[in-house]
Amino acid sequence: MQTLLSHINSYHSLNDEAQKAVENCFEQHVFSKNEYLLTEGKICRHLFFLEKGAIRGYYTLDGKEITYWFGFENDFVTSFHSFITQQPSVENIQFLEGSIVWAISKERLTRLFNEHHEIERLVRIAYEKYYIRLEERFVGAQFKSAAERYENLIRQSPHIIERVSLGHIASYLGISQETLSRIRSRL
Amino acid sequence: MQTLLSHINSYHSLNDEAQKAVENCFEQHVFSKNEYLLTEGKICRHLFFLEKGAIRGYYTLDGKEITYWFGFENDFVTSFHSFITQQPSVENIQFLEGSIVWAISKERLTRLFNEHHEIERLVRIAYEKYYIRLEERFVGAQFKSAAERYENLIRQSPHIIERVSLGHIASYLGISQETLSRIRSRL
DNA sequence: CGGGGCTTTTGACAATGGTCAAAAACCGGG
DNA sequence: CCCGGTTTTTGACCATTGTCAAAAGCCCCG
Repeated sequence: MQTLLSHINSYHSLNDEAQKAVENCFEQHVFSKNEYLLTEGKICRHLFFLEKGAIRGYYTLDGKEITYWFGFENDFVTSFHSFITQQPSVENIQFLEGSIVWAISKERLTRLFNEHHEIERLVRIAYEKYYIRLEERFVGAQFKSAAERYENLIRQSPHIIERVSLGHIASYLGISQETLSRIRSRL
Repeated sequence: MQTLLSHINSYHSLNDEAQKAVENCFEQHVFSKNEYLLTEGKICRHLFFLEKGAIRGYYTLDGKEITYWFGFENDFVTSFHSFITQQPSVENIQFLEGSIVWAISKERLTRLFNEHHEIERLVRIAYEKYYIRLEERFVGAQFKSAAERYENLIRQSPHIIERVSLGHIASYLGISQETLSRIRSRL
């Protein structure tokens, strides 16, 4: 829990009362490798904070798994689309390692927003950061070559490369595993 | 101004007091075709609401202009990255048609957030919608073919195709103008 | 109605990346 | 230390898209 609170405070520091409220709303869960946090078709009713471990979001296209995000220590994770709209998810969320997460339900989060303006502010600021990150990734996907995307990943997120298999990284970058292997051999 | 208020209320309806505050904070500006709202290197200090007209954001890469978003009636526009971080912008924002916009400075917006929890909520909800949209666009960019992206655009945003030149649409979709022309001739 | 400039199309060719299949390397458990 | 499964690499070939250059089309203005 301390990890969650200190991460939150790094975004926007909360007063004691709000911190207490946060503590009361998140529940800890432990998962082992390959377990699922969410599967396709289910509605995602929680927001999660990953205290320890690694996780990926993927969906299935033409029988292949397309991993399109990873989460690690100190990341908030959820199926954004499903959590926000409360529609069935198109994605699966699966642990890549044994992990510890803290969960809060959508109802409780909404209540927190009503009771603590500060917490809604925190989330608004978090959205800004996440939006900018996604924008950068979008520009990369649309306008950069496969090799450039891989080099960017090495530069910006070396931890991903160390902890995740090549096949997952390839689909994360939007390229085939074979092409990624060739790119690596050329470096 | 009525357009702005009713658009805002469609996200999350505001009480009278908050509406008054909004009215006092936005200023109207009129621009003609090809004028710039922001140029590369400048810090974007305002958020804009486009009441009427059309606008694009683009940046320059290898001497070519890459249009990566369009705005039309009822869109909020800004250089997100620059506005949020208050760093110099890498993008240019240019009007495609004569337009009417309403502007609010970052300082005033921050003040509104402090004084009206409701307005920060509205923005938080707006971010959610914008995030989901960007996510869809990202998935399209990374995992769909050029032809599929164009067909999606026709289906989801026919107004773009009607109001914007082929060259701009091509770079928006991340493909060359020639390829887009060929895709069209095959339909 | 006839340029002149901009936008769109067409053609030829090259480069990038995907697919399928097989070989090689790696890795954990017995 | 060896086996069996998984992950990664390599090879041959193909499809999609990009690039460069030129032609055609379109539209506004005088």
